[in-house]
Amino acid sequence: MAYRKTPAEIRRLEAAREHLIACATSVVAEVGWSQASVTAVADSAGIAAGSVYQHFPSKAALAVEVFRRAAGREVEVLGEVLHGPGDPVERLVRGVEVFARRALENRGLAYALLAAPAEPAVGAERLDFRRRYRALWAEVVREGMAGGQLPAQNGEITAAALTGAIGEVLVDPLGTPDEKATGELLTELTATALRCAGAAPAA
Amino acid sequence: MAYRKTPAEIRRLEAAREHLIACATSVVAEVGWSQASVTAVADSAGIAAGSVYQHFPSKAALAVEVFRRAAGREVEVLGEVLHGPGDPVERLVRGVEVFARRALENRGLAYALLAAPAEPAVGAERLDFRRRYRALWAEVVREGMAGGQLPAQNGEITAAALTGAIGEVLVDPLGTPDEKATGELLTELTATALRCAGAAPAA
DNA sequence: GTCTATACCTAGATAGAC
DNA sequence: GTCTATCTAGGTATAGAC
Repeated sequence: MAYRKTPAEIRRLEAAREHLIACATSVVAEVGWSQASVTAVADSAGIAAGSVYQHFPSKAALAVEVFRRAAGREVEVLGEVLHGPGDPVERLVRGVEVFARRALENRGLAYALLAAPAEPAVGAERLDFRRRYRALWAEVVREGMAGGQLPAQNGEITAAALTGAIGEVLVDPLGTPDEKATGELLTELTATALRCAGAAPAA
Repeated sequence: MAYRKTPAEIRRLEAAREHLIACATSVVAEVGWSQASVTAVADSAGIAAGSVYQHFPSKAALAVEVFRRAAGREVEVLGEVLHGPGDPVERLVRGVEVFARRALENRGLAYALLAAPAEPAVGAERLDFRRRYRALWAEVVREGMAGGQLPAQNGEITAAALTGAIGEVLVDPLGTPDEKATGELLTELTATALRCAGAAPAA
């Protein structure tokens, strides 16, 4: 037994950990937090249940890591769009499209992030996640107000409405998400978002 | 042992059952579904855990009954307001106020109905509940479009945005809900709802 | 280091005493 | 009919073999 781990060992361990997180994410997206037992996750990763504890001190720690990774990606992507080029209203529209499209493409994960029953530790992360999301929307709304593209309003509530509307569409799995319906949905959703923020409908 | 239960016996049993439901509702509103164990509910009702099973075949059955009662009341109240007198836009505003005010007055229960982690049986009820809520909003929006007070739009999505916005405000318990803040919140919320439905801001 | 087997805990449900 | 005590299942976490 060497005093230090060799670089190869470290890489291998890190890879195993990443693999475990990826598999756990898939399981959560498919069956939800409540059904994602340590056994189910370990099976999915091809390891024994006990081996999970080589990488995480508890199930809750693994769940939180899974949530943070997935939520962080979403916030990052939305942030890039909303901080990108274009006037605030254009960015708002693109943001709604990106948010909704990503969610529709991976409904299971979106549901897990936004709404699925979860243990308290994950619930706390979710509150933070929703707060960050709302902060991003609110920021764009404020810019729009400052630039005169949007009327005076409470950006936080507009942000909540945007998050809520998209989430609500996802929670109820109505019918098959075919291409045409998705397109119409996005059109209507962006129109609603624009009205919600008080932008001219034909923007 | 009589062949039939006496009327007095029936009344007493019914009363005990109602009391149990009422206590369970309080417990759920206070600590959420996940913490509302059979023991906790029974304690709250002043009976033994085992006695719960004299009234309900399972914990899930009790939980579903609690949910249905509370959700039914909310849908009924909102329905009365939205089907009441006045033009569609006026009713929409009153509906938002009623929905939000009731939710803010009993945040625990509102959270339990809208978002709190719950077992699958309750989750299924919740989907139905949200669907009924959305149907009510959508109906008013359709009336507004038919009467020319509202522009053409997808009423379902507007309905989702309304439900989502109010729910979002509740999920995040920001600060103390004092009277002044509540008033401002309601003003902003109705303004957002009107914009969302495309009504003239000063309605 | 990873697996197997198991200990342990929580919470729902039941049976028999009173 | 209600309570006390108990049974059982499911799932987290650990200990020791390989």
